Amino acid sequence: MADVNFVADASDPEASSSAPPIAEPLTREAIPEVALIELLFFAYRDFVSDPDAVLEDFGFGRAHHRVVHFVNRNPGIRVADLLDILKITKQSLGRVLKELVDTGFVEQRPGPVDRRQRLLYPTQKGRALAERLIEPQARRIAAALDALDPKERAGAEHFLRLVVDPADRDAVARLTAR
Amino acid sequence: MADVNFVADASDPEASSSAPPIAEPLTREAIPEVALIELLFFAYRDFVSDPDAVLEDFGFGRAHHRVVHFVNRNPGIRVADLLDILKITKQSLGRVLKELVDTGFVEQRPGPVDRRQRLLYPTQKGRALAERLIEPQARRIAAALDALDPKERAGAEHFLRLVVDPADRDAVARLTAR
DNA sequence: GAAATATGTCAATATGGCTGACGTAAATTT
DNA sequence: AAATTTACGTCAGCCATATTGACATATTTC
Repeated sequence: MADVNFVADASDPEASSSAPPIAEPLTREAIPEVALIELLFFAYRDFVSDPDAVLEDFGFGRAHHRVVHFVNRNPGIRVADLLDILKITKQSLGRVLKELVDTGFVEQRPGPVDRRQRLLYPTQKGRALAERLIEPQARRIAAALDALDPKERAGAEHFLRLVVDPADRDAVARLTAR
Repeated sequence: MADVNFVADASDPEASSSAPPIAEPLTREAIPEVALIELLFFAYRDFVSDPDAVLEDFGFGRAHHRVVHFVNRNPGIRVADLLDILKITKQSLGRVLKELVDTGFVEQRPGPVDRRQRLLYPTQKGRALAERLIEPQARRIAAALDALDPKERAGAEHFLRLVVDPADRDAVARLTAR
């Protein structure tokens, strides 16, 4: 006689009392892209954690990092353009930007031609912070590129550009060109 | 006579009253890796926004997405292993997981050999949700891969694997193998 | 039997997003 | 010149997701 008790069995969870859960994994047989989907998650997860130690020293978070980075990459950027890069609301940006201005990492200047604008510039302090934040990330990326041949490197860059929304690709190309 | 007023000048912000901000951008002359750093940001930004519409229909957030995804990819996963993938604390996972269990997307079963464990399985509902969430992402990745030749595709995958922390690469390789 | 392990839970807190409403100054349109 | 639009800021409240720290429980291991 078979075991009448409900003995749990990892290979056969349907044997238990209630409605059967699923034991078979979603695999790349069904979704061939799943490995790259997860690699993007894992790569990004580790990549963004690099600057955390530096940020903690300054009492800043990852939102501050993003603002400091793009202001340093685009001195004189308009608030609206920064919002478009980050894809957040002005209220969300507001707090973070105010802190960076108050602590002297970012400076605001009225636009010379359109004085409604408040153009954002890094201070010397802000530039130094941006350089400290990018350093571990650059090291990580450089180490990865070192292991690739030129064709593979081109593939990596090309792939990432194609993952970006088509509507934003030109803007991204311009931002990353300098 | 030169203009004695403080006329702002985008090309020369030092001309203004206070300490000079920096007008020169951080460029890839100084940091060659900066384009790839930003591409990782832009690609991830758009990539994770794909499932948002679906999530909203269910009243879930991105944290739920991550849990549903990895439980479907690894039915019977231990809580500790899921935490290791997500790199968050058990308290953070707790609420999200509880909601998914309460609403019938994930099921917990005691480990058959070690009954302290609560192994996580997707329900039929959970599997269906995972498939709906991955669909737009798979489409995006497939479209990108379509435009690459095999060597470039290998480069993209290889690059992402190398961006992962060395200590986690084996685990990531195992997770993405099936 | 004691210790270690796997997990859960309670509580407080921080961060970073959001919506909506309203205000102000400057530029543009009529 | 008045009206409208634009660029930006701010106030207020809310939500999602993360954190640390402490403690509880069941189970396994030594």
